[in-house]
Amino acid sequence: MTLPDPARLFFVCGPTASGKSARALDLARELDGEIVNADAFQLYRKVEVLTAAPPAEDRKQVSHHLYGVLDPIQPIDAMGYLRLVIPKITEIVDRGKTPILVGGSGLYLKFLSHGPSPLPPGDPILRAELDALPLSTLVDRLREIDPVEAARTALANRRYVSRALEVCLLAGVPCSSLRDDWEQATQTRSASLRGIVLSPPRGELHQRISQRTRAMLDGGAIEEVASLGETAPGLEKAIGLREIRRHLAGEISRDDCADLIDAATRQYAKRQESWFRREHWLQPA
RNA sequence: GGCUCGGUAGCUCAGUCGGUAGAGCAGCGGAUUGAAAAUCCGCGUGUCGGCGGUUCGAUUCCGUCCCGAGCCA
Repeated sequence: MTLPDPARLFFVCGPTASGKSARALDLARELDGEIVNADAFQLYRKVEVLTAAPPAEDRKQVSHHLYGVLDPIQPIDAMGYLRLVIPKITEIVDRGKTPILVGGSGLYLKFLSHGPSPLPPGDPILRAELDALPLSTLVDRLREIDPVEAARTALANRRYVSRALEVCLLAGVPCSSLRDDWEQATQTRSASLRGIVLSPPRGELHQRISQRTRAMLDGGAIEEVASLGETAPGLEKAIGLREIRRHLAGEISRDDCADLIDAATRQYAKRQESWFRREHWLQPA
């Protein structure tokens, strides 16, 4: 898979509710661009309100791509996203337009901006096996197989330990060596990347999050969740889904539901800020 | 009006047989390369409701006042 020329792209990043969509519309006009989704959850249909996907008015003004293209049951990961987005970008560039990547899913954006790692894909069966073992066992095995990786992995984080071990087992070589190769390969890409990161003051962001939560609940998110059938495990993690289900089950009031969604969203926004702070190629906006 | 139980971190509460206090949640900071809206790590000074009293020392005991809940009138 060939990554697109970074100089032809423009990234609009930032935490949730920071105003990326509106900013992207302006940029699309300035740069003669088309908007491409870089948000893991807005890829799904039937949860447009819940995931705050751009409204129809926005989509009429500028071409929008990769919004609502997956059924709720379809699984997706960062590599799957890359497989969707690269052809779309190529198509837009061939048309002589600028793809404007808009989203807040740091890992997905990273795959696009810097390329996927050469690591083997996740294996559900192996994962299930590893999940059944205690963390201490996973840590011991990783230390044994790949001490270099073990030394730089957050060993309290089951996900990371498990993934590192998975890579070693599937690839048959130490995870650390594959990661080092990838680091080397991506050194040169940052220089030609273009993009901005929005970062409204915390108080303002929290206010926007709170307003958006109420608008979502008033605007059909509850009905969306009520009529949503089975979903992929990934989508199950969507902020608001669990809270609205609890409200529908009569466990919590609507106000409590809104407050819980607000808190979860604020925490997510904070993690996004941490992520983008490390992407030094992004210009503050 | 009388009695009882409460008032401790932004919230819910624990606790100190008298030596000025700590959990969960919230909040803040960080990590992050095929689960990522995920996952994980770090951060706890607050007139212990007010004012008096006893005491070397009171958030803790006593008195009184204020506030809340309940019961009795």
